Amino acid sequence: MTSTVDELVAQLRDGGSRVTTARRLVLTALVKGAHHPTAEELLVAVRALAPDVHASTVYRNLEELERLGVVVHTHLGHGPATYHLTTEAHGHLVCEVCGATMEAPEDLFEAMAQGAKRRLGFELRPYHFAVLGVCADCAAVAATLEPSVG
Amino acid sequence: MTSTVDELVAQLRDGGSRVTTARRLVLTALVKGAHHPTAEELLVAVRALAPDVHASTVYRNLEELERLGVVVHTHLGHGPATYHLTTEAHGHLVCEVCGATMEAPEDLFEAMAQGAKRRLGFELRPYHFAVLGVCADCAAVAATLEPSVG
DNA sequence: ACGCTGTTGCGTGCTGGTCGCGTTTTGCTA
DNA sequence: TAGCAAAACGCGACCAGCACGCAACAGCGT
Repeated sequence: MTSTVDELVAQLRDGGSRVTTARRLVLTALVKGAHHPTAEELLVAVRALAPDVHASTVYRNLEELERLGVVVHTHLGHGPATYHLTTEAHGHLVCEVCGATMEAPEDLFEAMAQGAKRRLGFELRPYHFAVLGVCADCAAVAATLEPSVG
Repeated sequence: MTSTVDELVAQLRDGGSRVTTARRLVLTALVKGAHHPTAEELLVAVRALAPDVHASTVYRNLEELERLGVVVHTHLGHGPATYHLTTEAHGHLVCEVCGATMEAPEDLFEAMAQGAKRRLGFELRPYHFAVLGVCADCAAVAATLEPSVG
């Protein structure tokens, strides 16, 4: 399941795209880096090895990789988008209070997805935007501060 | 349930905020205008009656109204945020293909909310970001075009 | 090695939104 | 109804995140 850079590079070639240094470095950063990198963070990682890579190159590569189905981007909040490999696609729960991000168990969306499909004919793809809420820790703190408020 | 402008104005006063022409017009636009206005659309509506109102005034008013709990903003996709009165808060389903926006039935999130609460202690507030997917019409079209693809 | 064409670096531009400043307006008080 | 402090406003500058046009460069099939 964990893709290697070489496998992803092969996907690029299959899709008719060329394999460049910048592109390979973006993939490397996605495979080996942190879990929810922004374009900016990817740029930093790429520049660590190839200092002259331009920001727009990273944006264009991410766009191309997304078009090929190799990566997806997700919005976890109001900041910049975050990117992951498609093999790692998953839903996200983000705490509105402390900003903590957690991956949603796959089956969490299932009942909702089935309900939407049956009642509205709507096929859920709940990965693109995070679902906000309040995490356990922050809920506990809030309960302590204002125990009477529902 | 449908708030009048006067009731909302009263909420402003109760919150310690002053009531200005621009502010009243923003509220009027929210009450009487379309269902998911952007800040830009609200600005246009406000300017129809008060041409000199500045964009930043609308932004600041929306921020203040949100702080007072009178309005909330929601992200339906990649474009600008949309605003509604808190009394009209609801989840949204947005079609990735055609962009159609529908309000989610209230109970659609219930099973998921309960699951998140029980298993993760996470209190869902699924209103801030829309949940994407493919609407019935677009799913039907997609099925026609590529019937063999799962 | 050659050449076609995809890709890059760079600058510039755009959208959506924020901020600081000096002026106006609101709403309290008398 | 006038006076006053603070809130809100109009305005312009600015910022983040990202897209785009163009000339130079580089991947890769031959």
